[in-house]
Amino acid sequence: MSSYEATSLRDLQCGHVGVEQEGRRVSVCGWVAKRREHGEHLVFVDVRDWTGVVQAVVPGTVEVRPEFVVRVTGTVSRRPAGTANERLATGLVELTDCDVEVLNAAEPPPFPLDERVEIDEAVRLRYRYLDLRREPMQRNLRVRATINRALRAALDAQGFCEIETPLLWAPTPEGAREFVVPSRLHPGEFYVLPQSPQIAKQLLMVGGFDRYYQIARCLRDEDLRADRQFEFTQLDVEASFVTQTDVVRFVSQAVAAAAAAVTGETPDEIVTMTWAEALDRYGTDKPDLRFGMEIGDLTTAFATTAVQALVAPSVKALRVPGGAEMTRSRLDALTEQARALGAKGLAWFRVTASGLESPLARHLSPDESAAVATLDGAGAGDLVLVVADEHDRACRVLGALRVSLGAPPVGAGPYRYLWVTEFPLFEGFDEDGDLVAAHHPFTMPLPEDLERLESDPLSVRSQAYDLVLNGWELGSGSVRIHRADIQSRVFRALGIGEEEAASRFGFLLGAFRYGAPPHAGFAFGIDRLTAILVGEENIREVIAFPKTQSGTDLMTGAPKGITARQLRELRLGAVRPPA
RNA sequence: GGACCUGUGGUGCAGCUCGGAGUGCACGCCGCCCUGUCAAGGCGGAGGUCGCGGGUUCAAAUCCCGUCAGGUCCGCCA
Repeated sequence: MSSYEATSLRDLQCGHVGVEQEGRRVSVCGWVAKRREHGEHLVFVDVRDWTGVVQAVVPGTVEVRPEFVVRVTGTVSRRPAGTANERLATGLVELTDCDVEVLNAAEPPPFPLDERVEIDEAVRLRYRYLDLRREPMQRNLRVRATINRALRAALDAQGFCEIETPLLWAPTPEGAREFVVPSRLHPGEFYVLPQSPQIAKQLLMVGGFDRYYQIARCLRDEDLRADRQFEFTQLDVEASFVTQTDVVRFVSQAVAAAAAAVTGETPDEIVTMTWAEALDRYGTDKPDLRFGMEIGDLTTAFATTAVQALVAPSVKALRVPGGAEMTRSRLDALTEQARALGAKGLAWFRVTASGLESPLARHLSPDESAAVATLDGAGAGDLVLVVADEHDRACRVLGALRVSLGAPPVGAGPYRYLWVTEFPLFEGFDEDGDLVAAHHPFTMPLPEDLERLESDPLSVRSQAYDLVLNGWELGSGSVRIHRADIQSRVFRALGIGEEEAASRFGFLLGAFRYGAPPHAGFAFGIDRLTAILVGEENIREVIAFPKTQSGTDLMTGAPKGITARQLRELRLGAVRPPA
């Protein structure tokens, strides 16, 4: 009983009361989970803290309700024969002859804190402090702390130095929309909250910290999703005198350590796939490798097809095992989904023992029918979906259908990690006809592609890489450009003139003139990793005080107006949209 | 900006298709009873703007329109 959990008020935690303490008189503190009254001579009070529940036997009556905060002093006793509770970790013992001290009374909570019913999330968020008292949130946030601890230990062991970077940063309009903070001392001027510590960590490389990491909060004023909050946490890493290989090794080790700390199992070596292969086989840059259903190619088989709807540069197909049972309305819904994803249409073929069933079936040549019927080892009862389009679009449409038809819940194991490499440097053109960076403008092209930077920029691959787990993008990184000549060429391709580059990134480019080492880095989302490892579909379940999808905080009421005085001090006027 | 799902005592649900009195179930809450329970049990009771507004109708939780809130997704997230 001399462990760290003892305090001035308690000797040990509720879940740790056991036969080892038999006969001793101990105090525990916690919340009343349940009271079972048997007349005026006997009351059972279950006392709960995050470690568990212990039963206190009180002679006589006691005025407590669930969620009262109590300090119970009693004698640890083996339960009478036949009354042990196997479902309780402390079920062999109980506290007898108890004194119950009410440390604080409590109103009945707005929802039950046991796990038997699922509570509406809006109610949970409004009373988050009560929701946190429940077992799932206790478990999730403690797993998160375990992950943080493991990541720090792994990086510390590899000689990384943890450094904090500013939350108040300079606006560098590019990429994600930034949260803006008005300056009181400089009216009319603004800081922004960092969408990531990207530039700061590159400056740390120039500053000679050759291995940096940070568990960093990032803020992006973009619409929220199940896997996206305004503010999220990344393990941010950067190192000098390294290549992609080194960074992949660092991060793989750190992630493996975190996963092992949670699951007890070290993941297999993480497989690697190029971006082009991922798109071709899975129709996405974040493939979920837990299930098959790879995208097949029918371009050759349909090269001379008479079916107009299937005349396209690329004909891609997906086998849906057992999908022949889908009703016509289900297939219509799939077609609608494909259209919403940008496809001109979706052709479907039921594979039966007697051939293909489809509105298009009788228009196919025998060779075409055979190609469809044998796609990906198809057999009777399967469904084959076909999209004819530009290669990338056909793959992406089928990739999205693949996930919606076949993917298990993200947290349902096994855990399949994947490095996706050789991303394109540019993802296309903006409305001004300028190229758009796929990662960020400081990403190093692959050396062998550098000569095509001006002549065929969309074909240029970069030294950028993503880490993917079960179809979720955990994070991304790249080798950075550290040479001014290459940076100038990339800026020029992006339509960023020298003047603009100087005004936006001048301090970074300036720093690079004074001896920037070759460097590379990575960042991945701890919210997402935690969610997957605890089996949650939603990162709100691993965040203590998350926002709703519309960006509000149901507990605090944020965002809210501020006082006229605050506005005056900031020289701001609040303009409300017309009612 | 768009699509879809949800909204019924404090909580979780049913009722909604096919309109007919706020009807039902479980938990919780209050009172009484009960000396070995642990989802304790028994008896009794309180508790409702059916999210909100409008429309149709003799009559709306139920049908229609709008709106708000929560969620999932598309756009967005270098």
